[in-house]
Amino acid sequence: MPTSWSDSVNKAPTANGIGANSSSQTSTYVPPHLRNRPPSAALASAPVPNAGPTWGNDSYGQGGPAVGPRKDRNGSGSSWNNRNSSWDRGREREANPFQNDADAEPEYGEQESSGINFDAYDDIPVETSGKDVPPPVNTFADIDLGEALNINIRRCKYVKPTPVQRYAMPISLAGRDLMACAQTGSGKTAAFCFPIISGIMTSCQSDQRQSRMQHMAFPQALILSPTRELSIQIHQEAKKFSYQTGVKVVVAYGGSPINVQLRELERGVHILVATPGRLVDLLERARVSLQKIKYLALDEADRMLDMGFEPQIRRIVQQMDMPPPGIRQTLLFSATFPKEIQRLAVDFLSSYVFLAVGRVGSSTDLIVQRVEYVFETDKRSHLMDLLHAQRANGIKQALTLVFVETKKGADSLEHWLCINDFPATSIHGDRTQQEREYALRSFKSGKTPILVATDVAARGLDIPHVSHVVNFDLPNDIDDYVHRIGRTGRAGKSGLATAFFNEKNSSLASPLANLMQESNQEVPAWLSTFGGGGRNRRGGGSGGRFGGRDFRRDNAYNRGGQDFYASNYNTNNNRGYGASGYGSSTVTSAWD
DNA sequence: AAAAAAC
Repeated sequence: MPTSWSDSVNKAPTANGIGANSSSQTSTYVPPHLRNRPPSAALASAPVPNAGPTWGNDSYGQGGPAVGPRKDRNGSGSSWNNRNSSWDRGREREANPFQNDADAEPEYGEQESSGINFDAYDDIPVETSGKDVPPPVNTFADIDLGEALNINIRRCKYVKPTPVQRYAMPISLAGRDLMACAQTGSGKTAAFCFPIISGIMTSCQSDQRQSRMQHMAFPQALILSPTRELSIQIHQEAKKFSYQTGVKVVVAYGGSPINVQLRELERGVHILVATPGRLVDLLERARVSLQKIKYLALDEADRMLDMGFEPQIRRIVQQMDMPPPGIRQTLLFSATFPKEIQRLAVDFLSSYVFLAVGRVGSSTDLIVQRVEYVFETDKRSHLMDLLHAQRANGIKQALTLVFVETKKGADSLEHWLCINDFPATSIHGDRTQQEREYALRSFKSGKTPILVATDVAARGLDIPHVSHVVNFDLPNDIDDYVHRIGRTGRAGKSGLATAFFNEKNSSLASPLANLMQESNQEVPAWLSTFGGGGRNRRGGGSGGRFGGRDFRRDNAYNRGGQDFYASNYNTNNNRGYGASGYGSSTVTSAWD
């Protein structure tokens, strides 16, 4: 029985074959946060287990020239490389987003280079449903994204599309609406950014003139996310993808000076990344119009449509000047997608494709999950024990993310840790935006290797090297738990998630036990003595706890009403749906 | 009840 943090971590990973059994000539999965590193520096210093030709290999895909002569999609002789319009203005002073990547991340040593065996993806369970679903591609070269974008893909060291990209990109490029369940760590942002950028590049000449209305911006794509930091992260990614394509990406979020954002918007914007509140503000000031929107993407879509956000989203999407579904293209991405949220989402979609992409040995298999019974009053000393054990093991740069329920609780725990000689910082909604961003940087850099956070940090944030997530206070919703623990165990690395459980969490007992069981975790016997009373909104339904199932396939949905979905309905199950039954509650995963 | 999200 593992008694310490390091015991757990050491025995956990690789059992499922991920990262092991490399076949040397195949591609290696390159996790997002490693993709921009120079091929030589960090990697040459350490042995590379899956030493295939992929690291530092400039070609991508499964062969064929990376960037070939490209046919002009418009049929006209012109291309977006023509220098004749405002399209090109400002390209010279566009900062190189790839430049500082090497400095941005400190060295983390050998384990850095361990990759995930991409072969594991061959068995990935994928479900698509909807009418006439475009087939997946195998390489970036299989689709025509445009030369400038292809160059950036290479700069990002993306060798081969991840599963979600393989499926989502052709669907998006075909102009279809999409509801996709996918994991952030596997290239979700790119999956919706590439087709959007490509589409904007293709249409740019015809739609060139920025409006005559000087102070109104007319973005062609809108990407919404539930937190400021996630919007910032998406913006950073999107800027890399669109570098020197002429496609301008602007981010707008609250808590920082609006004038800066207004100025950016005035300089032209094709893709606007935003949080809902600030966007509403901009719309009310008539500084942004949505009438030119061709693409709408909701990241963490289930969060965006839950009770807290739904009114704002409806206002933005349905009550301003945005083109309706069928005219614009709508892309919804999330990991967890409860049926009731899927039902709401229908209002925003037109004849959409549903896509669920899992991967072999889902994230939760890489994460050792532990539940410990801890009285409310003992939580601090128990946390202290864990941290001391961690420190005793001398693990450098082991970042620990501690989730608490309330903002006040975050402040006081941070303070308590600091006075007890554990450098900690915190992030929550009562802190200033400056403080929030500083805290995140300080944590990422290892300067304060403990971050106490509310749910503001639960979703989407890609923080490399988080090796331990502590649910100091458990969330009420099992989905939130899944998102929280998904901050660790990323990129094929081991991770540990420790939960402090007591009577207050009774309602989570059974969904938590189920999730852990599905993830092949040891479930403590005492856990089943709780629960009973707790209702899990997904408990009775079919398909296990994972939201990755098209709710249109539920009989209940069609019962009574007209069976609008039955005809032309097609579902396409690719592998992994054997006797174990993907939809029959054996599925686990830390869909992110 | 809490958290997030505009000024």
